Amino acid sequence: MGSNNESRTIRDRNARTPKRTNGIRRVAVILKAGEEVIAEKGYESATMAEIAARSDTRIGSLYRFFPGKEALANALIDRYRENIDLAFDAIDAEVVSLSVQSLADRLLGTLLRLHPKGAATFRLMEARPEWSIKREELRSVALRRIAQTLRIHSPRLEESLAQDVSTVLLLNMKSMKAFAIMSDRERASGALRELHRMNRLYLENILTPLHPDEN
Amino acid sequence: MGSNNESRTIRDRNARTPKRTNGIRRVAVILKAGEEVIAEKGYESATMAEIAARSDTRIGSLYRFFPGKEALANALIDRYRENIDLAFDAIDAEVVSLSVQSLADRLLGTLLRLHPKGAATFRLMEARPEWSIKREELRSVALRRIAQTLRIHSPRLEESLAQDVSTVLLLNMKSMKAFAIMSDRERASGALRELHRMNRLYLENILTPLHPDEN
Amino acid sequence: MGSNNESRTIRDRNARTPKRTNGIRRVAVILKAGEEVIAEKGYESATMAEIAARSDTRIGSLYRFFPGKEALANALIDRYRENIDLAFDAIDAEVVSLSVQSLADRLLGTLLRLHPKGAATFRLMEARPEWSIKREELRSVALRRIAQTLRIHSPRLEESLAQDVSTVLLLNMKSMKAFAIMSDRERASGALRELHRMNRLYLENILTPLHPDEN
Amino acid sequence: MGSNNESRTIRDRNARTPKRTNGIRRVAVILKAGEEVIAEKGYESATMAEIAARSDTRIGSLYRFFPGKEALANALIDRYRENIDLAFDAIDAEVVSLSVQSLADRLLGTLLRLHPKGAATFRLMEARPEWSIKREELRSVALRRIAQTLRIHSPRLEESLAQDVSTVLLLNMKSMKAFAIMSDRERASGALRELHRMNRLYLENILTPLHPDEN
DNA sequence: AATGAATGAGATTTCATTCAT
DNA sequence: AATGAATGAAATCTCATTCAT
Repeated sequence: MGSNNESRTIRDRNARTPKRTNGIRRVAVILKAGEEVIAEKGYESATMAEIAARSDTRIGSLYRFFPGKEALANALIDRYRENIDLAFDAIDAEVVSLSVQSLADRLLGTLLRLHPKGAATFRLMEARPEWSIKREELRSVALRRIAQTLRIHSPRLEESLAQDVSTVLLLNMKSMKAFAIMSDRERASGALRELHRMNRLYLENILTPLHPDEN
Repeated sequence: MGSNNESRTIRDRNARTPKRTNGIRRVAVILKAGEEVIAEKGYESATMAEIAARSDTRIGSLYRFFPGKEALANALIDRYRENIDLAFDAIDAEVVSLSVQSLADRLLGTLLRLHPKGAATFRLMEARPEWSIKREELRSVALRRIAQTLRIHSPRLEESLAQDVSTVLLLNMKSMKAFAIMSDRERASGALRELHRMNRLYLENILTPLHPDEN
Repeated sequence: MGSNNESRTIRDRNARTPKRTNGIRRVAVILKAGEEVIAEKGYESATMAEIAARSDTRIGSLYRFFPGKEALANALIDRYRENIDLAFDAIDAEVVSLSVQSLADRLLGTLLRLHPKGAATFRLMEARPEWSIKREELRSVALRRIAQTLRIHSPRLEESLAQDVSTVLLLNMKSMKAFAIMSDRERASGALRELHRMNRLYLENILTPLHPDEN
Repeated sequence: MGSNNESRTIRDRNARTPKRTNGIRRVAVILKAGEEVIAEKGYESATMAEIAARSDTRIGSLYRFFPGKEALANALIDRYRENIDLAFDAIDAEVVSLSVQSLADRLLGTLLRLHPKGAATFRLMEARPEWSIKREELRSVALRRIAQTLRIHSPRLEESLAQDVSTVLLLNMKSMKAFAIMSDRERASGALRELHRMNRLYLENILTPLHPDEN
């Protein structure tokens, strides 16, 4: 068992490195499949078997990478959190150069842009009461990031008001995402225009008094 | 020539209408229990056994009145639709005497007021893709009623604008309901204030130009 | 309770007689419905509820007339036996005047003619092992009657041969009934002709030697 | 653009093909048990639990290979069809050397010889109206094979006559099988002799004129 | 390491039959 | 006497997870 170590090490190093790459790729493929299936059917109705099939993984292998359905779910939620952070990093990088209206629009579309990757996460958080904690965490991250973005843009905005405003903006961002699910494409464009209008109206009402010279 | 009566043979998948007082009470109790359990756990995780237990019904009796989990779900959805109509009837009865701000606030709270009776319905409509039809129906009823209310209040409001505005108001109403689920009571009051502010701001922006003499 | 006996007796005699007639009619209607449903779905799949519905009877009333599913089944079997006897009575009434060929054809069609009333019976006897006794009884009645008919027609036919021949004739009669179920009407006529041919061929081969003067 | 793979999502309602030796043995054992139980009790009364118990399989394993009662039934029917073909292959291999009488006897016993493996199939086809399609298929296979055998034996037999004759022979073959179920062993031997006699008589009547030199 | 067979607790649903009103 | 509500044992089927090969 230990006598042919050398030859094996050489062979294995060549063999295993691609296998590890495979492992990383495999995890990504499984997550994608899990995302799809859970987004379509919800957590309870999604089966490990279908996720395995859709990612072209054998069920036994799936359990090697994710030791349970919950583990897979948690991985999806975590990944979504990271995506949120990345999205706000991008906004913050240019926020100082944005007008209030542009900022309003930019924020409004943020969750929508994340949507396909987030759909599963939302269904997950409905599923288990225990996960309402995760939901609060996620919500809390989003609120913090929105408030932070607002204060980067308008440093004179009071901290506590920034938090309350963030709550409302988050609701609008979710409303925006809700449009994505709607099928009625005809009425969608008018509704979209109105949602943008309201969102701008509100953010202007909050931020403009803080920028007197911009008038 | 044959004596086949097809309609008799086909099993009715809807809830049975009870014909005795006992049955009527039973149905009400079951609906209440179903509402609770589904609101708590979601459709898939809610079990007929628990609904039976919580309504102090034997499983066989439950199936007498609701010949399947779906039948129970449909009954809950239907009942919610009726509640929506009743709520708007109440608003419409006094809408002419309401200021724009009062109207904004009144609408905003409508779904929230329906909430305990509607919580299950929302979880139901997430559950099954087939039920997106029911979802659209419900949504469509709500939109129609909001638009109707707006035009009773402001007859000069254009029909097509009324529809677009309704879409946004409905989103706000749902956002309001989302507060009910949140646990973070501390921040809730400030957020609530902001949501009201935005909603009023928006509705005034829409309706005030139509009432020039009210200025 | 016993004081108004007289007036009741008079009233009841008028009232009850139609009710009894109703009872007889009701039993007939239920039997018909039971026959249909069992013939279509088989004993296990037939439900008392459907039989009640199809006979426009309330389930509680159904159980007044037939105190169980088995009781209903037994009644159907018994009625079928009576029908067999009636059918053979009719044949026997004219058997002496029949040629061998006519007798062959007459017998062949007997079960077929009984078919709609017998279909349920056959499904019943498949259903429960306990009912194979009933099956044997029925079979035995049929065999006895066929043998009897043969010996009325050809008294010189030996008793034991008559029994063996009856067994084969009964098979042919059942084969004939099997045609009724077949859907392939095109090929049916040729097949029918062949079955008749075989049946005649056989019965002539048995009976003709016993009627030397008829040649 | 979407990555939905429909074929993967749709659940396969047929029996799964096992890929390990253990699985293959298991499937065979389950089929045998299913055959027995269904033959004894009929489709509706046979329970998956009993089939599992009789094949010493846990219920979950049973459902792994046969994802439903119907799947098991279909597998049994399919296997029976294969057996029919094998049986006729055997007859056809020696049919040219058979006398008419031998051929008659050989055919007559064919279904009987298949019997224990076919008993379940016949009960299955009574069970569900939907399966009358399968019944017709099976019937059609049998008829085709009988006709083919006849024409191998007597090439001068007309095609259309061959088909009609096959229908009758098939009836006789089924009659023969019906004897197997009968318990009355005493009378069976005489009846058996008569059935053989009729069957020979008939086939001679059909085929002999086509072989004038054999007289 | 990869695979797929095994497991069984638990969910939904059915229906003959009884019985109170 | 007529009705339909109540009952619960029993059947079908699902699926996350483990483990032997």
